[in-house]
Amino acid sequence: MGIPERKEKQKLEIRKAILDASMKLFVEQGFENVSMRKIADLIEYSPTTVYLYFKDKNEILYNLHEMGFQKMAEYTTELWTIKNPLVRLHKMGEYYIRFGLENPAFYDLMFILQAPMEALQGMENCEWKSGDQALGKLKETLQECVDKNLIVKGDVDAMAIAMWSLVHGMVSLAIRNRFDKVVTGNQEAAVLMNKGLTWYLNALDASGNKT
Amino acid sequence: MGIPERKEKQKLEIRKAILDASMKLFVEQGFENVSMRKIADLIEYSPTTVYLYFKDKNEILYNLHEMGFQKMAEYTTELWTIKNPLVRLHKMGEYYIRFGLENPAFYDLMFILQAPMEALQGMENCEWKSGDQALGKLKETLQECVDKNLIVKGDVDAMAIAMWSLVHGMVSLAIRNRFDKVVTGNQEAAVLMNKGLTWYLNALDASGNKT
DNA sequence: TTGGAAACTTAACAGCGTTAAGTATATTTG
DNA sequence: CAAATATACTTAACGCTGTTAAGTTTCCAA
Repeated sequence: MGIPERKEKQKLEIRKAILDASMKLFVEQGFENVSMRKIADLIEYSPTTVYLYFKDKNEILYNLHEMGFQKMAEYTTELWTIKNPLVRLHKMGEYYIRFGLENPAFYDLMFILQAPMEALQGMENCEWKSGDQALGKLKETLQECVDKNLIVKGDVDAMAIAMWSLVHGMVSLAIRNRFDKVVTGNQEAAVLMNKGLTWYLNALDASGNKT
Repeated sequence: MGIPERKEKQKLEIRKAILDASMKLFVEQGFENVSMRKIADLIEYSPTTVYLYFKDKNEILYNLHEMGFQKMAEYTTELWTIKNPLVRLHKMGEYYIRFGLENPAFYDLMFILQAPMEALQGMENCEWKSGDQALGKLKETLQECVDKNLIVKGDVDAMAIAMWSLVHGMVSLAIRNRFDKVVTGNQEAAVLMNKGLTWYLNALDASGNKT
């Protein structure tokens, strides 16, 4: 029977159409314009039809958040060619910040908004795979740095949390406009962030080249 | 003429009633239940009356955000008795994290949500006074650390951004549930955060006591 | 051809922030 | 004191939001 297969395929096509429409709205009109009705308009179905393919809006946003991680991966591909783990760590931070500042809407979805995490509850396999994977890469690099005595030692889990928090803090404060009125005069926020990152990593440097 | 004065006083009283009601909703029912209609219900006026005392909802949220800073000040009072700036810096971080984790709704309003910053635009004196002041204290402490050769030197503005971002990153990732599925097993997130902070500050220590 | 399942729509609920227009209630003026 | 004006407040509505229940159309198999 080839008919159930074709049916299944069509179902997937509509699912894809919904996600494409969501993405289009998200990219072209911003997060606040991604609504069930607007998605339905774009795919030329009634609003309630969307609910036959996705449990709720959170599930759609979860999928967009996954696409954000894909986009992020584009920023970080060349990292894995870097041999020196400390240099890689530094670049990791730089690229993370760059991704966040250049894709604030995606960043929001990935690391700030509750929606994708709420979708994660209420899923059978409710691990945060994307986040886990990214953090894993960070931990690996940190472990390498520790193994090669390149940085001050510590609990790798705690180090990873700190490192991630540092760059996430920078990006999230920036895109939520907490630096606007506060970062003094002539220095651009992005410059200051990278300076801060450099200072931090320099301090971590176990070789003791403190300037 | 004492009548205009009494009028003025009444106006302020209603303003206060609105803010009290907002706060009540905020504290007892959470941010998502602070709505113009519910505020109006509580003060027993019609929803539109609220607009005679506040330009819009953002302006109300701005005021709540200010109260958040007051509450935060309660957590940090004893900091200013600490003589050693490096110890003070460490405690600053700890108290910041503690405040954030114990008051996630306030923290949201103060450092994550756009609403208060949008209210700030559209004000005559559109400085972010509270944020500026808090960051100022951090910079002072960092400057003291630098002056006394307690930490690795650097651009104080960049150092402040980094330090703030570290703790903000931790709190915001935690309260937006990014640690839930990712922070491994038995170690509690809060413990890991403080470990991370300690590791960070230990690395900054200029005395070279790297463990 | 008919019965039933699957796909889709209509209508509605209950909420949201906000505005325009209308109605009371004071206060000031003639 | 009465009329005019200014102030305070309300009613009704607009245009959204996510979501559900019930009804309709379309398709496929017996």
